[in-house]
Amino acid sequence: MARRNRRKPIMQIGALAGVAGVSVRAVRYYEELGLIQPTSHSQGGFRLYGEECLKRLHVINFLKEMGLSLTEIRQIFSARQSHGSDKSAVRYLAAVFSEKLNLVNAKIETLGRMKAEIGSALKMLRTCESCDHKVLLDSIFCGDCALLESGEAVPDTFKVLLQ
Amino acid sequence: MARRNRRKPIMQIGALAGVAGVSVRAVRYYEELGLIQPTSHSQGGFRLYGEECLKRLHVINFLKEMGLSLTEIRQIFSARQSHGSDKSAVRYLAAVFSEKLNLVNAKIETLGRMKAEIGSALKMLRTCESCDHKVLLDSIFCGDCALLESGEAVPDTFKVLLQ
DNA sequence: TTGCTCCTCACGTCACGTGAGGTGGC
DNA sequence: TTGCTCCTCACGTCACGTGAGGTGGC
Repeated sequence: MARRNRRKPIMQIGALAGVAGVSVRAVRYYEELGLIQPTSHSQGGFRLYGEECLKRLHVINFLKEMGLSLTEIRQIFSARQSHGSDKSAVRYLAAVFSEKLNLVNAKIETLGRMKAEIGSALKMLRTCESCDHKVLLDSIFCGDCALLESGEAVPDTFKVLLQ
Repeated sequence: MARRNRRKPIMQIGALAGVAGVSVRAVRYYEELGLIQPTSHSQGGFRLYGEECLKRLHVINFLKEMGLSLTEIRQIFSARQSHGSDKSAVRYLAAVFSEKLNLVNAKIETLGRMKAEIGSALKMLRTCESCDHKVLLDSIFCGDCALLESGEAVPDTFKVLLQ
């Protein structure tokens, strides 16, 4: 019954959350879902965490960034128990990861297009900013403003803006 | 008081949503928030939409993809009325867009890193798949499996997986 | 004793999803 | 008359945020 807190650095929930870059509420929520468990508790009921918990949080953060839901993350963490053989667990993980890889690739592509469209919209807006035309917004983003280089079309997406 | 529905193609909410690629519920929700309004109503109370509404929905979709919340989108749509001068409205839009451009760039970067990490994790998993070692998952993703090319480190993020 | 952190409810938020029960319109 | 679409509540969901009211621990 002697104290045995001399093994590893022990943190309260605030410190853990701070280091991991998440909110205290998030940590408690992850606990509700069974994603993480305090290493121990203080006499007063405070949650106490060791290094492994910090690593767990990093993994959770990483998988979230990959686009996994907390439910999917829970499934990953229990992949071993829920699959008959280790081979089957590995296949499951490989399937999940390659699906997410496809999603990431798709996202990168759409963000690339997004970047170009925002860029051209910004160019138009900056031209408008230095333009004294009365038709400014009336002509929808200087669509027929003389100062706009000709040949530069108004993206269809923006024609509806500002009514 | 004569009927005047001979101007433009009129759609019911299901058709509109289908063409725009959103749910019927979403269209009604956008209406609640004041983002879109039916062109007219049928005698029985059905919402009827014209072409402008479809364009509106496309703009909403685009701005959402850019990372704008529905509240921010509403502010964009009312930028003109809420700003004293047109110049001020244009400056506001330029500010919003360039902020989102930064966010998009940041996202592209993190997704790039993500892609690399998932890729290397997948490579390891595929090696494990064709590996008969008993230590398979025990050694955490074949971390010390002889079949893994040496020099290929186990990403720290994955050391916690599968316990 | 003062301050700061922690605790447990429990309701709020965002962008819809999902029935329940009823009606329009071809 | 049958089927499909539409209507309005209204509660559910996901991943937490945000108090309320109370206690631990240096």
